[in-house]
Amino acid sequence: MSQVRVRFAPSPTGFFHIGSARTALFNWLYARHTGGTFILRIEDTDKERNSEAFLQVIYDSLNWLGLNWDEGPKVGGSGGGNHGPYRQSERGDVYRQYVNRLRDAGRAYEKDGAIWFKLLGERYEVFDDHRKKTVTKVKLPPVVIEDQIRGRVERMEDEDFVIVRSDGNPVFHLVNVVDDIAMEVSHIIRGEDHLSNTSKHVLLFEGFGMKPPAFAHIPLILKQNGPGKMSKRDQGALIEEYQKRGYLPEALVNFLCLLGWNPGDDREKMPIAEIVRLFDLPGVNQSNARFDDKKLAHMNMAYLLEQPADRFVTLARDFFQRTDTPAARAALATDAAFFRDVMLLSQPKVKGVEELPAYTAYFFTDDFAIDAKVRDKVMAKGDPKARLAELIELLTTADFSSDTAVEETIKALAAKNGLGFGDYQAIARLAVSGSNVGPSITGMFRVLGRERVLARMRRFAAAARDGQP
RNA sequence: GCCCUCAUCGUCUAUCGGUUAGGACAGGAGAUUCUCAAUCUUCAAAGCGGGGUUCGAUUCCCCGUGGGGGCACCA
Repeated sequence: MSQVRVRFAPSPTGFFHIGSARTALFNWLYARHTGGTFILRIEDTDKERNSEAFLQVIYDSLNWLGLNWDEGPKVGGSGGGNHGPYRQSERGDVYRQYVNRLRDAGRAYEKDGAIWFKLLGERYEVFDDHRKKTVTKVKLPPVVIEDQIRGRVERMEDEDFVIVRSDGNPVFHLVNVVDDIAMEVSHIIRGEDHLSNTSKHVLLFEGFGMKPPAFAHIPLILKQNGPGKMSKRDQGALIEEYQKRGYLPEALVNFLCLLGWNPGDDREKMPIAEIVRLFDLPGVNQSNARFDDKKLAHMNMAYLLEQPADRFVTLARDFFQRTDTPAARAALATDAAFFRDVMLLSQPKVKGVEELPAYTAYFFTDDFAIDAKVRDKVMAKGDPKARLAELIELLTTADFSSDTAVEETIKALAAKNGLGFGDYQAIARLAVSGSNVGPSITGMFRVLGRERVLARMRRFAAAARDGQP
């Protein structure tokens, strides 16, 4: 069996979005599954719409997702190979050579300053109502595409088409096919939106005297709300957005794998190595999938929960550093060990690292807001002022070294007064954090330490005595 | 308008002619916990319509309908 060679061929004309990422991912998975080669080719022939900044976005996104390429532009550990150059803007000579081959074979001609690919068959003129002009059609049998995912597809191709524009630039169809031939691509895995181009490509392959590679057209990702496929402008479409929001790339990758593919059983959250082992083209779905940010968020949380402490803290710190808010700055200004303790205390409680700055804000400043609704509710129940006074007295001498020590202390106090832990919890939390949500109160005390806890409680008690805290 | 393509809970999907149509996300209820989450239990939720083929169709075929994509000297 010949070597599998697949390629991902983005054009740096916009941002790198979910759909592109999944196409890249499926190519990468197939290469890794078969032990083949994953090629990154940059389709930057359209000079108007390309930029170096966009190119960098592609590299960054692929790297972040962990989709390393074996051949292509050299970036970090990826790239290299002897089928280059891998940027189409540097392959002008190759295209000219191939166009000449077509001319020599009588399959290309010039008209209106452009070069056209010539279809072989009987010609006739017909008025095209849709385009409102007379066009020359060519009679030839339908082009047959044997697609690895969709089976046999037939498409009619009945007009010559431009392969080099009058300004001298080769068009997409030509460069795509030429590069796939020159780079010895064995399988073309791309979005279904290209299916209608494929007949042109098959004809071109044959025009060059080549057998077309295998095709696999994967279903599209539809936007979450409203009609149509997901595009750059849609909410949640951009990979860099997830990167910025502190999503775990392995969670996004896992989620993306499940959009159009599944292992054949009920498993969803799986290590990438297992997905690589099981992935195959015939297992890919044929129908389009709608993007679901809730499921992505859930997947991210599941991965986040199981992160080792060091990685979680690093992830959190990176996110805080990118977040330019007073709360984030205050957090970073504190002692690294304290920051770490706060983050680890919060790890099991948040759905994403993006929640962390707001969720942990009161740890890093004494100047936190008291939630009025929570305050009214807590102050209305039982005798919170008395409970608070008891706590202040007790905690002055209590052991703060561990969660269990704090817990035992408060439980003992509650038992002594014939009350429950809960009778102290709400008021303590309110006084120390201003809220009714947060990590365990015992962990919160341990991390904040006696001085801070007592200071906040005394301040709250004083305010409550004078009126409203 | 023409061409191609797809069709199971709201969403992602399993089923490859015989199942109480399964799982996950989201939603409801309950349990647990010091709050909030998480977790566990549980409920509700689907074969687009019409014809065939077959002893039997979600599954195979045809026709509708609906969704999606494409019809450039864009990629």
